[in-house]
Amino acid sequence: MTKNDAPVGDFIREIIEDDLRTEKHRGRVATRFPPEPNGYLHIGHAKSVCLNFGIAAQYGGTCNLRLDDTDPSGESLEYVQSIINDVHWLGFDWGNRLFYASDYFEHLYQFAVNLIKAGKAYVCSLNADQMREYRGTLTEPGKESPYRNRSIEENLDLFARMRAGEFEDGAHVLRAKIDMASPNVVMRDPIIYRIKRVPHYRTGTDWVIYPMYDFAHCLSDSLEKITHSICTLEFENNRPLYDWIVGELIAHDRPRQIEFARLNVSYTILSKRRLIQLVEQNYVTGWDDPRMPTVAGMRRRGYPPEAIRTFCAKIGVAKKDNLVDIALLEACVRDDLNERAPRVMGVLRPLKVIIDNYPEDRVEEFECANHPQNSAMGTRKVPFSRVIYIEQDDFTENPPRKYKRLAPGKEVRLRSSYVIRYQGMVKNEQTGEITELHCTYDPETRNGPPPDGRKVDGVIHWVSANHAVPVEVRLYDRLFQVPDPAASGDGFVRHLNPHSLETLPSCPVEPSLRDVPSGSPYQFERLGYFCRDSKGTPSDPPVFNRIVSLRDSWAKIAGKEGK
RNA sequence: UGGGGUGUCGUCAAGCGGUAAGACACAGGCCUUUGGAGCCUGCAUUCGGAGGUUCGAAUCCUCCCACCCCAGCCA
Repeated sequence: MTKNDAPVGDFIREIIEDDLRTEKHRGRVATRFPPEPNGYLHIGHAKSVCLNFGIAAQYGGTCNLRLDDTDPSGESLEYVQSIINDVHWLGFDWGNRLFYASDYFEHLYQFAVNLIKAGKAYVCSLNADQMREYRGTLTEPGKESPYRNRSIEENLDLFARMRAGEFEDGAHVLRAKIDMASPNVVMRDPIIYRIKRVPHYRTGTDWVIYPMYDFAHCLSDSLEKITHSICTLEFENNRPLYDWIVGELIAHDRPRQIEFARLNVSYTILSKRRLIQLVEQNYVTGWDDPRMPTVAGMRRRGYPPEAIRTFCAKIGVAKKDNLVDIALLEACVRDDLNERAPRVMGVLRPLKVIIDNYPEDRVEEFECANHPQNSAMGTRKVPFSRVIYIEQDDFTENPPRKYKRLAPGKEVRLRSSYVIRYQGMVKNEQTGEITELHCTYDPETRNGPPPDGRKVDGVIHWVSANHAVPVEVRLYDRLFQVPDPAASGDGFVRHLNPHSLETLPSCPVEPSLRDVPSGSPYQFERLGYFCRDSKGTPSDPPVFNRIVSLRDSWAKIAGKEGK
């Protein structure tokens, strides 16, 4: 952990500290991160990962990684592997404590048998529709199932035959015998086992009955001797059931469930179901599309795990519904990258500049600092010659007020190089487009300010045309155009930002970028942070993803001036 | 019109009866060979509302209001 993700106090840590003080779990702290392997992890999961693993680390406890795989439909090994990979990448380790709820199937079955023997569970043969009717409504109590008072022997027999595969899906379920009149619908004889003839990615066809979440989760926690079972708010209604099951079946070391508010982030969506939709309907290129809020997407985009951890620490943990500004995530990423990313130069939208008074065959190499505030990051050589590219944005015929870049009659500093002065431009007669600029350089400005004391305000980046490496650049923007796309329910796709990806097929960048590894971040000066994409084929020109832009205060000024 | 939760700055979020932290965002300024970074300053007389208790309330009590979750053989 770094200084930035030092956990701050929150209500969960308060509870834990209380429990530690009162020796409630004999000084133990054991948490778990329990994803279901039916999708990729996203930034919301990252919050939970940081919480659970962070707490374990902070209090000298343990945190298990447990795959909550009790519903084989939709679960797969691919998801398991992505989860393992993502949690590791985020910076956490579970030692030898990788568990699967499916490993407990036999044990859970025995628990269910015990519940039946205690007269606390029964096999119910109502069909799904009937079940719904008998359940009552939010304001009306339910009715007891006609099968509620089957004998223990009959229940035992039926349950064994359910396991043995004698019945079709839906023919019977096992229910806890609690209270059909409970004001909490969860407690109205909840189903704890159902028949599901779907092969499981781990247990194959060994089982045709699978435990429900409410039954499996609390008992898995108990088997793992979890002390604090941290989950999200929507399970608050399930806590009485959690406590009931544990109360019936577990004598010692009962875990305690604590709920916190799940994370929401503006301009994106964090529902697994909807993320799946984006992937399956090809709104994005996959789970690891750099625009996705998935851990895999953020990794490919170039977000450092440290930045994600810092973000998770900064948003805090509470019980209030929230919509965290994505600008905070971006700020964390910039903050981290500002310190670690070496500076380089690349031009996104090139404008050719010919330096008329610079000898045609001459090439100079400038020793450029890799980081202006950190000399330990060293220097690199950047070639300079008579023809260079600058950013189209860095020249204008009619400069607005406060414009500090190149314009007719003006001069500007080429970063780490000379001051150049505008001399003329060449336009395409047909389109009016400026095709090249002619400038002169001031040889006296190589290592410092002009000796005559004149001020040169603007500094722009550039790349020597002859030495440039052409790369593809992908500029990413927010996935959605509205702050809270989830508020539109299933219509959220209509808010997708059509400009969330802009591809620039051939951008000149400095030669030091020719063979950089994928994933390591660079700051393209004055533009943003970029990293080479991990998916390109070696024969193609390299692809660079924009991780996040630099703060652009000129855009703000220009915006205001324009109004 | 049942039950369970939550309401403090634009957004997160501290605060736990002694007189509203911090972060992001925003607005000014300084500095700068990145209009980056850094630095400085400003930004809730008020805590969903109304009453009450108290010398003193965001914190305690009462009532009210708003929002979220629950009627999958999903998790």
